[in-house]
Amino acid sequence: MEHDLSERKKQILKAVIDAHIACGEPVGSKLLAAKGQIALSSATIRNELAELTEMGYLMQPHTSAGRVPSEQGYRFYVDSLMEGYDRTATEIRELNDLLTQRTRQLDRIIDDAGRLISTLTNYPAIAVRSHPRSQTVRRFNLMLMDTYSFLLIMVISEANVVTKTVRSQIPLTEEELKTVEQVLNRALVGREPDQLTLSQMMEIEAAMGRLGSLMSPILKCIYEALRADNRSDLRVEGVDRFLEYPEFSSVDRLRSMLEMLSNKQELLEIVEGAQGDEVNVYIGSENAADQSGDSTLIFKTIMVDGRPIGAIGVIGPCRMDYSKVISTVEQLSRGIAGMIRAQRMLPDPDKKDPP
Amino acid sequence: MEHDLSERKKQILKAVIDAHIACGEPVGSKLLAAKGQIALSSATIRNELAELTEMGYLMQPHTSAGRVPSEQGYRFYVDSLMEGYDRTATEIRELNDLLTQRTRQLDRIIDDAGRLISTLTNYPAIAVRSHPRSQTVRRFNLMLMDTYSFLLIMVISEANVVTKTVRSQIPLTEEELKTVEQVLNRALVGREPDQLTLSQMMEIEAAMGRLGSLMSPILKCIYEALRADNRSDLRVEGVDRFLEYPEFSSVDRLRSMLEMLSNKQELLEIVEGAQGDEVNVYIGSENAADQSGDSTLIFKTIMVDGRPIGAIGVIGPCRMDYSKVISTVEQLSRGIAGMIRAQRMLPDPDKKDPP
DNA sequence: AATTAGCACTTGATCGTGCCGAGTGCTAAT
DNA sequence: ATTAGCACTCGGCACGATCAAGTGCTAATT
Repeated sequence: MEHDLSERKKQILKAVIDAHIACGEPVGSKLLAAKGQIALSSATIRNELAELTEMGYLMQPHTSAGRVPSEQGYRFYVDSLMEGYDRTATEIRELNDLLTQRTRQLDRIIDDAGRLISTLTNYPAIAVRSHPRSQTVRRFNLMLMDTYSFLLIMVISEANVVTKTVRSQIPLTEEELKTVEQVLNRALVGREPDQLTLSQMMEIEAAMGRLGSLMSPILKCIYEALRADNRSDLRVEGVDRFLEYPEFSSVDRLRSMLEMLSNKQELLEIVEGAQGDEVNVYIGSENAADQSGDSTLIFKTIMVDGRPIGAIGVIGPCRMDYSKVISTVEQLSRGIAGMIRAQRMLPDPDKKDPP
Repeated sequence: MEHDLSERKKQILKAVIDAHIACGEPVGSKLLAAKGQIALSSATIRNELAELTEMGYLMQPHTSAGRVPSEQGYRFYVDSLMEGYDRTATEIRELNDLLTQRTRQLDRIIDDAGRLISTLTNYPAIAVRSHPRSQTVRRFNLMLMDTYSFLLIMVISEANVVTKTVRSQIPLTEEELKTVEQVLNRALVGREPDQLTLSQMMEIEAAMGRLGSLMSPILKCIYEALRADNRSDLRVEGVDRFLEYPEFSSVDRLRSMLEMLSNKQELLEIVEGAQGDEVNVYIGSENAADQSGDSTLIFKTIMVDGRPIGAIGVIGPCRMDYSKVISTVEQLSRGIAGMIRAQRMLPDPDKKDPP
């Protein structure tokens, strides 16, 4: 675990992992010697490989096979060995395309980001829209639709406005509705649903006068709006990409992957349980959602003004193009955060989008 | 193709298909004779099977295997042979649970319906939200957020209200905003975006007075709101269920299934191209989305007031529990239609939900 | 002392072989 | 018209031989 690897060992380890990431097969000493990366004979490399195996960085599927990185090996690679990734021009353009479309709903942005990241990395992607910690309605607005129904508009946040149609048993007028609107704004703005007591509800009902009977359906709507938006949502994009990787070409592996992805609850818990500022990389058994321990989960929480609003990431084999994926996830999540900040119309000049 | 099947042949064909649907393996004469369904010896059954095979209703995977229904066989089964399905009490409860939750957004309803139908049938499900033919804003409402921004609320239909935040370069007052609101409601309600000419836009800008500069961002929002909602959306739920069926246990089959499901465009075209009043059953090669011709697509459009608003269905192997799936799709789509009708608060007493 | 060449050994993958059983088609008997 | 019986076909599976890749070890080399 400690950094007790000689420079040469690191070089060889990196070469093994790079090669394995590229081709997916166990890599042997001969191949490494031939590639020219390392100026040593295969025999010497063999000795080093044996030691790296001893130390737990590599594994042999069987006695006469090449070496494959172990979890520990991947971990070390990700932490210390990996180089940055150079994005191609096309990729940059696609990223920008997404990020310049400003006037879109949060759901759609995150959804599209999932799709995009799946395309860019060629792995199945997950996109999560988190529930905010505690939510309240910032402002109510009522709009008469016809004599017996009105639209209840609830501004929860800049990017999140919920509307519901409410039907009344008794005829409505504009003026009465205005009164109700004022009552709601005075009594319920900034209130969490579980802070509301029965006596308060009675007061509200009284204040609403002739339209007191509307209180109950309205409160129900509010409760549902806050609740509905409270439910986190996880989407999976591009499962079919699993099939491109030989490690999942066995039906059993595939099954365990698909089962993991359909177990959205657990994935959500993992994603929401992670702290936000870093790209999270769970290799093999570190990825608790996957029983088989043969997959890697990479994701990053999207932070806006210090609060998590969602997350995007990918799932793939342990043999993953880590540098590319990590930098893509990093960049895209930052881009989305910036985009959402920009979409909030309140100007906040002291905050700048990260590059 | 004609109904030139003797009663006995029909009976045997039905027995073969039922058995095959139940167990998934080719069924032989012996099995049928043993099952007691048919009071004939295996030899006689063999002769009938041979004729049914001749006629194209059955197939033999190889010389010494039992028979498997052909597409034509399934088609005949679905059209003439199949019995109705008796829903269990639990299933009825689940259906009702979904259908009694009234105050939810269209998107979520259809989404959940997809999930539910996938659970009930145990096949992967598709859920489509269709775009309406032509859309217009029914009503505009502006809400001041702060001095430099306001909320633009567009009522497109009862179940579809879009909100966007618009930022202004110049300070805003409540009164000016009311004026703009009136201008919008007078000039743009019921207008399709491509009916709007430049000269009309100029008039609007003039009518908006000091806030004329807001016209362009507002129009952009309107355009996007109508457009965004115009995009049909197809979701797939429960892909992992493919793995439960032996016909998809080969990776290649699985690949073609997943590829089909990720080709949302084509699926959408099929679903939106179908007429609405019936459950559509595309067996094998009839399902154009699937190159392999080894899957069946069953779906039904959800009609509300004569217009399609979406669709739900399932995808599975040709060997499918047709009667169960068809009745589930049927029932659920009707239920959803009824639910949405109920959600539209405008009372329409002359229409009743189908049972 | 470190590196390299050479060689015997291990082991999964591949391919051909033969056996088994399920199911058929046909013929002859009922 | 139905059924019993029988020879035949063909996929699936287990077994075994062969192959190639890659190793670990020892002895030679720098």
